[in-house]
Amino acid sequence: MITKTKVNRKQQIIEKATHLFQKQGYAATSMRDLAGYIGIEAASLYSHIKSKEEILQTICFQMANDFFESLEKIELEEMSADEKLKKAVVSHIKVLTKDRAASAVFFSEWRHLSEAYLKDFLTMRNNYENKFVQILIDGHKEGIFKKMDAKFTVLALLSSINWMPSWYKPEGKLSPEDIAENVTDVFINGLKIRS
Amino acid sequence: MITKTKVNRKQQIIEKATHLFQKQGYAATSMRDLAGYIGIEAASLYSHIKSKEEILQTICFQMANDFFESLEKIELEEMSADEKLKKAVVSHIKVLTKDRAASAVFFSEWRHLSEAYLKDFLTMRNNYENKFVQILIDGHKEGIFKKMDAKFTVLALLSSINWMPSWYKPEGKLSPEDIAENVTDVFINGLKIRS
DNA sequence: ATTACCCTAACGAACGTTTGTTTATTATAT
DNA sequence: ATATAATAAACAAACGTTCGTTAGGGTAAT
Repeated sequence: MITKTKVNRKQQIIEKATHLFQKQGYAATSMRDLAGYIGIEAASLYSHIKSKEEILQTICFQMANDFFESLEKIELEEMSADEKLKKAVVSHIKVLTKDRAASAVFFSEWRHLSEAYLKDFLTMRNNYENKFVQILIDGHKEGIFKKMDAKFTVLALLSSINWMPSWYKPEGKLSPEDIAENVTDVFINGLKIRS
Repeated sequence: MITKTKVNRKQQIIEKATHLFQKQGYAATSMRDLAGYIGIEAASLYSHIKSKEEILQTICFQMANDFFESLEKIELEEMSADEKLKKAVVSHIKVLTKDRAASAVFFSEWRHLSEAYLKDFLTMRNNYENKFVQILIDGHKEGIFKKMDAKFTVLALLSSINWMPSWYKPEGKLSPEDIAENVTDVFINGLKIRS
């Protein structure tokens, strides 16, 4: 009965900002837009956040952490490369679809981070991609996957998935699991020797 | 000796703007940024263009036309669906790599078009995607391609290609043709029954 | 039970700067 | 001499952010 409606203003600001950043882009969203969308004055935002960029930082690095954590769990398990790739894709898509707005912002607004944060962000992204690269290389060594440019293939794979948030409609017929099934089927059966 | 350095100021403005829009985004690029990058004053831009948005419109609809024209040539030819898909992808990638900066702007800045232009843009994009969808459906009828959600597969395919401009380096080892070969190999051999 | 104090969250007003664009004027090239 | 292209100066509007203040509620001392 003490605190009920006030879950957390800061969190509400970030959630509302996420939706506006997705719809209009970070640079094209003003603090007055955001404040009006919440129902307060622009100045009031600064009782809860330090700056506009802090909001973007929170969104981007929260997503980055989610992606990393979900992948690291899979890395430890013992299984064949094609199974591992499939699990990695499923986990990636699960993170992606849990908050589609945040994912969209994560993938297309990160470049507006200031330099110090940008550097960290790109390092993390590269590390993440390389975990996928390693799965493909292992799969090739195991004789499961064709010879290929692993980095190139990973970028193609992740690209085809990452832009789902911009067109995926949850009320549509495909569940996250269906999507993962579809994508990995196309990619894995295209990568496997013979089949 | 008549007109030499002045190839066309308007075209130069659009080219320079393309590079800035790619690097910083449309909303985060000011007319003073653009003017300084060219070496003139911001006011001087308006001797050649009507508005900032006109630049974006020119970039977006020029690219859209290029994509359409290249695909329409292929549509008329008679060949099997997998051949046709491959040719369509190659042609798509050729347009894409001809001007990587313009492509990047085309794919991520179109949402800043004003409503009237936005509507046209989305209609064109949807028509373009549907041409690919039709190829997949035909391929299924011919018994070449698996049963699948054709629209979903097209979006995945185009996504994996369309974001190449953001990471593709022309000085790298892969030519546009190599890329088309790689992408279509992964997709087609994953879509084909048996193989 | 009242007073005094502090804290949080919100406010209106204003800060200095930057935005896209217009105007009136000057320089350049044909 | 005429048309074209560049300019400096200025415009209103919007930008992110800071300011001083206020209202309300809790806490502690009287």
